[in-house]
Amino acid sequence: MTSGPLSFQIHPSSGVPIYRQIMDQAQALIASGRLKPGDLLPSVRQLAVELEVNMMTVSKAYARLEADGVLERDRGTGMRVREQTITARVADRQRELRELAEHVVTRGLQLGLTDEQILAVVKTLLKDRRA
Amino acid sequence: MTSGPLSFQIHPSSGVPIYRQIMDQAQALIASGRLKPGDLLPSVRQLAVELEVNMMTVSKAYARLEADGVLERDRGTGMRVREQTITARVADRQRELRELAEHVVTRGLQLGLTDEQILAVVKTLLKDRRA
DNA sequence: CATAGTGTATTACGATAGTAATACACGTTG
DNA sequence: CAACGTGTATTACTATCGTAATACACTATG
Repeated sequence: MTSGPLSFQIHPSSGVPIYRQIMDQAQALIASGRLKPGDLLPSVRQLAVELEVNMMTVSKAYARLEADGVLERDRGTGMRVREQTITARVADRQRELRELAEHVVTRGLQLGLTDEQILAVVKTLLKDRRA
Repeated sequence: MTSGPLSFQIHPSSGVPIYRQIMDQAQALIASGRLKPGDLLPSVRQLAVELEVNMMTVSKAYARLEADGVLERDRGTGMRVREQTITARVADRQRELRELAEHVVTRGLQLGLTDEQILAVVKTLLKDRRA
């Protein structure tokens, strides 16, 4: 089997915008290794038909992933997974994570959880990801 | 001094909705102890004038905080900080935190950070909050 | 060099979100 | 019990967002 048809699947009215669902799933495919640097993603038309969605919705997802540095456009060919070129220093990348983490901390404290209980949630998620 | 006028301050066009800025700042005042359980918040009219914003915008913030269990409405008097009555078990509260934490983990891994580097971000934020 | 395959710019439209103006219901207070 | 203080329901207006239909620019390929 040559990797199968890269199953994407969306939930039309989950409240989450379709283009964002596509973004998330593409990133998940990359994170899980089913899509490697250099690999081609399904064309906007192909995926649009498969998901019964407009081309532009897929295009929007791809364009954003390109802006995020996840994909690169190969003119006349399609969108490829980009080689991971992480240049920023660790501290800079951590800073980028801070705002997101603030929400977790705020909510966790509001729930009356201890520092350890909050950290445990994050640790568990990390373990699950590595597994 | 009887605690001062509870300085609220909003940034009108920061992209963040005004009612959400009010929510965040109220929660911050509570978290920092400048507002304690039983304390009265500024009336919607008073705060609306101070921030040069409509009453309903303030009311919306208060109403949401009430729905979140942070405030309680004291009819004819105003909105009070609620006594923290956490009933749910720790595990249940942790589960509620999971979805939020997922975003942090996803983004952190995407940034190529190690588990320890991700945890460090959260730990730092927790320390800052306790200080 | 024609064809068919890429992704995208433009435009439009419906739904939703944020804010506001106004009128209302209720409780405190003297 | 009257006046004033709470917060809120209703309504409306505006901006933005998400999606789509269409036409376009570009490139691989045979």
